[in-house]
Amino acid sequence: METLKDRLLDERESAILTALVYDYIETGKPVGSRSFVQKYQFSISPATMRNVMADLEQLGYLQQPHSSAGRIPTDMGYRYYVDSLLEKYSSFDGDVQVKEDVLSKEVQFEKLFDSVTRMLSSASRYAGVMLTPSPYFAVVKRIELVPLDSRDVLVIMVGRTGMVFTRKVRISATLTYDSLYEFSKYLNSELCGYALQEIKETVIKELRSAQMQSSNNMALDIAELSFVGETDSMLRIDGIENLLKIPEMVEKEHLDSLLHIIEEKNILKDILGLAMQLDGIQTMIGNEIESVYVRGCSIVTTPYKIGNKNVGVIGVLGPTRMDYEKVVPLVDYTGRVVSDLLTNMSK
Amino acid sequence: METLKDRLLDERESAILTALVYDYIETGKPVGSRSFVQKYQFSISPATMRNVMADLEQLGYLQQPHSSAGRIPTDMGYRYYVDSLLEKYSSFDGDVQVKEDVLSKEVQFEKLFDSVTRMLSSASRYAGVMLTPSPYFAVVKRIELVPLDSRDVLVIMVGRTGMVFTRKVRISATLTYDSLYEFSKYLNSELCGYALQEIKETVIKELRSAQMQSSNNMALDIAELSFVGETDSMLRIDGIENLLKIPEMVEKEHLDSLLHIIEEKNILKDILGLAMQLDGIQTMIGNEIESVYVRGCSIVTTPYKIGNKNVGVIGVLGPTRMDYEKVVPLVDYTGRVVSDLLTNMSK
DNA sequence: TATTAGCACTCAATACTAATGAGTGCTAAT
DNA sequence: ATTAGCACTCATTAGTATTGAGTGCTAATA
Repeated sequence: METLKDRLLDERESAILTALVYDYIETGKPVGSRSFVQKYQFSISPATMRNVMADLEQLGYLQQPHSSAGRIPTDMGYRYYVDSLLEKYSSFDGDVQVKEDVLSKEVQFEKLFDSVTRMLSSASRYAGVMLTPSPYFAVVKRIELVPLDSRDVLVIMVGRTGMVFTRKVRISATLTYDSLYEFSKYLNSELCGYALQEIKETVIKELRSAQMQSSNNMALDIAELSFVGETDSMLRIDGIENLLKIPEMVEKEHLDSLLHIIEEKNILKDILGLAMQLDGIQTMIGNEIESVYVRGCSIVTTPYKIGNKNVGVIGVLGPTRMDYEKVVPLVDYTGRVVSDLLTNMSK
Repeated sequence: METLKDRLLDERESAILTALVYDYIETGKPVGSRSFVQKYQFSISPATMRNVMADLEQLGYLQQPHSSAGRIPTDMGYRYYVDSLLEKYSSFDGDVQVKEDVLSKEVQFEKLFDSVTRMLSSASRYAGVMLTPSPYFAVVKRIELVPLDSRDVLVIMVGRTGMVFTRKVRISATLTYDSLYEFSKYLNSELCGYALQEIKETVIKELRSAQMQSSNNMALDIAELSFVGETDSMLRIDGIENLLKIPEMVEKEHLDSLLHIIEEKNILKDILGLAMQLDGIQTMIGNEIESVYVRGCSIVTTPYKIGNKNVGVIGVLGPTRMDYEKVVPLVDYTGRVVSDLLTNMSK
C-alpha cells in the first residue's frame, strides 16, 4: 500500500482541487461529489470524484465539516489555489496607466491615505488596510521652526513628497525669534536632502563631532529631540462594515477573530511590516497568520514605493473564503498607482 | 373613566419607571412584576405593580415584546430616565482637576485626538466618537510657504494651539524663492491673529480693496486658494469592536443600524454638528436620531471649547440600553479635560 | 377607593422525535 | 483504474409537548 503523504498532485487532481476551492469561494457550501461533477462537467463519475476527494483530504488539502458532508478547502487548499492563481496571473509588467484619478487630485496626504484605503475596501467589498509611509524614509526638503511659547518650539518637517510631519519640542533655554531663525537656516542647510533615518542615525552625530560651536549645538538639540521617539507608520483600516455583512463572519468564532484583529492593531501592523520587506503580492491565509486567536481571516498585500524603495504597504483583509481572483489584481494595481503617485510627487 | 393620556407621573410611578429602566439596562431582560417587586423591595404586591405597569404602558413609557412577557422601556421611557438622571447629576460646577494625564503629554494633535477617542471607548465599553476642532475657528499664529516645484506651493498654517493645517496650492506664475519669502512676510503680518473663518470671509476682501499692489495681490491669491474648499472637521470613531461584543447588537436588525451609521458617516457628522451648537450634555435616544435606518442606538455628547467658543464635540455611541449613569459623567468629564487642554495650549 | 389574592390564559423557549436528503465509504463488477 | 450499487451518517427541518415566567381580570379586602 503506497503512502499518500506529501506527493505532488497530478493534472487531474490539481484541476479538481482548484475547481473545488473556486466553487467553495463562490457558494460557501461544502462541495459534494455528485453535484460538483455535474456542475463542472468532469467526465468522471461521482464515485471516482469521491476517491479523488478522499485522496486530496488525506494529503491535507481538503476537510469535511462532518462525516457525511461535502468537502471544503483547508488553509493548505486555499494556499494551493492562490499559488496557482498567482502563477497564472504573474502581474502584467507593462506600464500602469494612472488615469486622471480621484487619487491624483488629493492634496492633503491624510486624505490621500484615506482615499486609498476606502477605495480598496469599496472595490473589494472586504476591508482595506494600509500602512502609511514610514517617516523614516522621508527625505527632508525643508524644516521650519515656529515658536509656540518661550519654551516650546513646533518643528515642521516637509518631506520631498510634500508630506508634513510635526513635533512639539520643549527646550531648556529661552529662545529669541532671531536665534530660532539662525537655527532654522543652519538646520535647513545641513539636513535637507537626507532621509529622517539617516539624520537620526548618523548625520547629527557627524555634525556634532565636526564642530562645537554652541549655537549650532542648540540647533542640533532641537533636531535630535524632533527625531527621538516613535516615528511609526500608521495603520489605517476601512470597510469593516463589509466584513460584518458576510454571514459567516458574524458567527461567534469568526467574529471573535475579527474583533481581536481590530483590537490588537499590532497583529496587523506586524503582518504588514513584514510584507513591506518583500516585493510583489503577498498572501497570508488563515493559520499562516501567526496568532492563536485569529481564525478564518486572510490578507492580500503589496508594498508601495517611492522611487525604488518600499515605504509602505496596502492590502485587503477578508475571510479565508475570499475572492482572490478579484482581490489580487486589485491590490496589485492599486499598489502600482500609489507608487506612481508618490514617486511623481517626490520628483 | 378617566383618560390616561399625557398626565404627569406621580411619585410612585416615577420611582417605578426609573427603577425599571435601570433594571433593564442592567439585565437586558424584560422586567416582570413579581421578581421586580422582590428585587427592589417595593412594598406593594405584584398585582399592584402590574396595574402601575399597565398605566405606564398606556402612557407610552413601557412596552411588551409580546403579550405574556415583562415590560421593557420605550425610547420615551429611556428619555424619562435620562432626564431625571441629568437633573440629579447636574454636572458639578467646581474646577476640573486635570491630572498629569496621558492626554496632556501628547504632542501631535492627530495623536491627541486618537487618544481622546480611544479613552472614551475603552472607559465606556461602547464606541467613542469625536468631531475634531473645525479649522474654521483656528486662530492663525504663523504661515509658512514651502515651494514644492515651480508651480506648487505648500501652505502651512500653524494655529495658536499648535495645530497644523496644510494645503497644496497650484499657481499660474513661476515663483522665485525671494518672492515667496516676501509673500510669506506679508501674509504673516496681515493674517496672523485672525481665525480662518474671518480670513476667508472678510480679511482677504478688505486687504484686496485696500490696496492694489501687484505682488501682494499674488500673495492674496495664494491665501485665497488655501482657504477655498472644505475645511471640515473630521469624524473619528473608535471602539466599534465594543459594540459588536454586545449580544443584542449583533442581531440582524440592530447590526444593520450599526453598519448604516458606520457607513453613512454623515449621519453622525450631522448629529455631532448639531450638538456642537448646544452647551452641556446632550443625549439622543433611539428614534430621536432622525434616520429611518437607525434603530436601537443612542448617543451621549458634549461640545468642547477653546476659551469660551465651542470648537468640536466628543461623545459615546452605544445601544439604547446604555449605561447612561456611567457614560454621562464620563463624557462630561472628558469634555472638560479636552477643553482645558486646548484652551491652555492656545494661551 | 386603592390594594391585593386568586385564577385562567398567553406565549417564548426548550426539548424531544421523526422525516428528509445530500452526502459519504465500501465492495464487487466492468 | 473506473464505476454502479447500497447501506450508512448526520445536519437540517418540521412538528409536538412541556415548562414557566408573565399577564389581565374579577372579586374580596382594608
